[in-house]
Amino acid sequence: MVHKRPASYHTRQGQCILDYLKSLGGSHVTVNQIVRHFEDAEEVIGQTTVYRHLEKLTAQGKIRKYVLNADRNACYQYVDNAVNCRDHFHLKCEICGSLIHVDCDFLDEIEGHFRSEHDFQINMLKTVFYGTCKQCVPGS
Amino acid sequence: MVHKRPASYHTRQGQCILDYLKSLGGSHVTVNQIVRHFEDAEEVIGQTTVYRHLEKLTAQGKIRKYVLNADRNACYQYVDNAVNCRDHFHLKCEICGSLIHVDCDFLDEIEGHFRSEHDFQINMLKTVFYGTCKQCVPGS
DNA sequence: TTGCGTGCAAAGGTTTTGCATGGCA
DNA sequence: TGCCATGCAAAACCTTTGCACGCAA
Repeated sequence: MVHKRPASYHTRQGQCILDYLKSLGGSHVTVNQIVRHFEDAEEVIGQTTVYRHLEKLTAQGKIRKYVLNADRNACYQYVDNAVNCRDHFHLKCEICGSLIHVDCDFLDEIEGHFRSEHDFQINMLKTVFYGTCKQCVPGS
Repeated sequence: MVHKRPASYHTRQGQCILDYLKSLGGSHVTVNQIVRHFEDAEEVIGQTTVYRHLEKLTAQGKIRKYVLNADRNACYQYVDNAVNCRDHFHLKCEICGSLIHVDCDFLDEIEGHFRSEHDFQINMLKTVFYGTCKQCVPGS
């Protein structure tokens, strides 16, 4: 018989990283901040390991990766899986950094437009609309 | 009397870089592509010079700088002031990595929708639609 | 002549890779 | 026991900085 081999192992480091990202409740962190957090907590996790977990978690859709405007380094943010992110928009405020989930039928229009007019199949899981949210609009 | 000193000099390199960006008609290039272009054309322009001109042109608003998600390097694009008011979409293919630049009136609909329905001011310069382009759609 | 522009080399900072060892199942 | 995961060090990358020389005005 074929021996079933696991896709991945459960490790202390992987759990720590995911727990930490969850504990931040949606705010974003850089790789540097993550590494320093574990240094302060005296949990030894190499930065290579952090990078590799972040890449995996991003591919799984459990976290999101952002490259904010002027900075050259990436930011990562936990995404609550309780909500199905395929069915709605993500609006990211460039000022306060909050990620807004929006359920709206307009999604279908956008997907349809790009498919029929531009032969492009949008991946809404990955796509993020950047802009300014209500709270951060100047003069309001 | 105060001697008038020029804000900047006109140089061969600066002209070459601006001409090249203009010649691309709005599509995006990385610093690397610019440097290689001049290597191929046997115009010697150091990469430091390229960086410095791009910085200056960006500050002047003659070109735009983008830092796309997932990529670590910046892209630059010439902005024609005659057609400047017209923003555009970015479609990034997740498979082949190509960045497609689309001018389309549908932009106004999207901007209007988010503004009126969700109180969110979209920044189309930063927003990138991820997905699969025509060439990369499986089974076509 | 003045002082900005240029380009080489080196530094600075982030992310990836090679490889031997560690640890999960 | 079989592999994946880990982490150190080094490499790979992109961008910035220092400095002496070049060149526009």
